Amino acid sequence: MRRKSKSVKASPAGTGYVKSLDKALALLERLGEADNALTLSDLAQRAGLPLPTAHRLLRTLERRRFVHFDAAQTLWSIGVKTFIVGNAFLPRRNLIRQAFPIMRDLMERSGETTNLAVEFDGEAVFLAHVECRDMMRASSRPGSHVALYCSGVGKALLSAMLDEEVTHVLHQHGLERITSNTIDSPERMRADLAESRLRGYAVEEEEHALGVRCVAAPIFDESGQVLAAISLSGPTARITDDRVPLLGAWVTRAARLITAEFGGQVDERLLAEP
Amino acid sequence: MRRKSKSVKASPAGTGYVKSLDKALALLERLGEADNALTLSDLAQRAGLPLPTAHRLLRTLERRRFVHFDAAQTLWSIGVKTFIVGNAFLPRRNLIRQAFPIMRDLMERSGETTNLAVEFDGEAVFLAHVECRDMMRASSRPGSHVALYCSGVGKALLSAMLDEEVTHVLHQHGLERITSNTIDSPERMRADLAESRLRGYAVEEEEHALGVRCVAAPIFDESGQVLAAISLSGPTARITDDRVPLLGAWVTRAARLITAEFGGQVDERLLAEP
DNA sequence: GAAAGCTATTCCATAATATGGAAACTTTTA
DNA sequence: TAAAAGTTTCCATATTATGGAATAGCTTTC
Repeated sequence: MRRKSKSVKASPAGTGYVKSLDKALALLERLGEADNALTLSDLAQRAGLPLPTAHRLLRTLERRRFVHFDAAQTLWSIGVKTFIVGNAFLPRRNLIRQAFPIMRDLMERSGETTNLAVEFDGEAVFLAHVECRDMMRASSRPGSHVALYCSGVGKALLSAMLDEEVTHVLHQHGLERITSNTIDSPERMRADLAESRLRGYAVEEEEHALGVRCVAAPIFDESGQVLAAISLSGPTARITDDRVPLLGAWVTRAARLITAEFGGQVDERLLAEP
Repeated sequence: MRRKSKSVKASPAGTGYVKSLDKALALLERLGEADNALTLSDLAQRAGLPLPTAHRLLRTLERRRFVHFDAAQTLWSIGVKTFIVGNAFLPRRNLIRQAFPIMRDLMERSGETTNLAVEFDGEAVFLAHVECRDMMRASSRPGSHVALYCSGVGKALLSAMLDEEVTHVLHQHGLERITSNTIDSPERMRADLAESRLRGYAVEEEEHALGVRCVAAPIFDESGQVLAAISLSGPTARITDDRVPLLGAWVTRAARLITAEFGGQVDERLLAEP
């Protein structure tokens, strides 16, 4: 082509993939990220494509209704077909299967046991775990359940619920004191959840069993609803104060990866406040 | 190209659209229609493409996660990215946010599954649902589609269209008989729609699947155009004759609430006749 | 265990097709 | 009404998609 005729390195070979399709996919991605319909020039700019190229690709996408063109306002947006085809992903997704490799990574990296749990009927139910190799470990059998207010996964789930839902759950089951560290007042619980929300992860400080500490983060579905939570838990002897921020960052990252893998996104309402 | 060198008509001009992209979109469509993952050869066959071509396009789609390749079984399926981008379908986003709480209320009150659908290309496309807690329930996956003439949401949408539009749609797709209850004559359909218009809601009596009954009402935009429809559907065992008027009233009320929430109003032409 | 029968990949010469600068057109703004 | 901004069409050019044939990988059959 004209603009880069002197390409010295001969390029890393354009073999094996279709450039024009790739450009079209970039357009779809940009269109999906935008929160309203876009003009041609705006969209072409975002995708880094020349106008005529973007236009031609969009027309091709429009023929099959993968994008929608509002002729009155000359605005482009995602079409029904993309919605229809995309939803064929639903029946094939499986939380445990998607989460597993990421949980294993997390365990290898941290050396602590990883747990996956969902909320059910006001409690946290464990779905799966990847156990650490250390002899001393905190183990939660899949299928077992804990109260939300005194467990890491539980507090991560609560931290991702709307206030009304939290109130409902806290009323449903009271805040019974289990260890000397259990949070047993609604006010302190709300403060703790607000803090978790800011940090991105929840910390449980021997609130369920003495000697066991836990960091946990929520996983979301496509509508921004909380779907599950993962945690790292282990003896206080190993999960020391100074390790908590790092473990917290790792568990948060893993939760984000699972969310992405699952096709989820975070509810904006939970991110709002500073 | 080699295979059809004698093309007499010089072809209807390949101008203005991108062939390779169009082939890739065909692959996505076929993949979306399939109800399980497909092998390369199967998929290429369905899309009418040579193997190497299909393979190259799929690899390009996979790079950006629009399709997923299961290396262990060499099977292709829709990827997360298509799901994520598809969920940015605008009508869905705005409508759903407004409709969701009302749909949840409606489900709680009635104990039956609530569906939200829009008309597209002569069919009803489901955007969202709130499933009831009962084990026995009629479920329509978001993104799936049904004919208008034999579904509750479809008949609600039709009942809110102008006569010419109804005629157009009924011609586009015929009135194929699906169950013994399917309405298969235009006259009976028109009578049924007139009745629905008077009542304010449509009733579907096992016209799509035996054992499933449904009541549905239309939602309007600010210009009085029908925008969507919501329905309550469930087994005939629960949705009995005597419950229909009450459920109908509820679904109509919910549709009005969503219409109001959305800033819409009813087209007067639909209210005119007594 | 070799052979047959698959399907999935890679290769590559070929020309069909995507490309984008420039020009024409349309709508909005000053 | 002129100018500006954005959209759409045109078209010569060579980049890039193409698919037949060959190869590799894998499973079944005798």
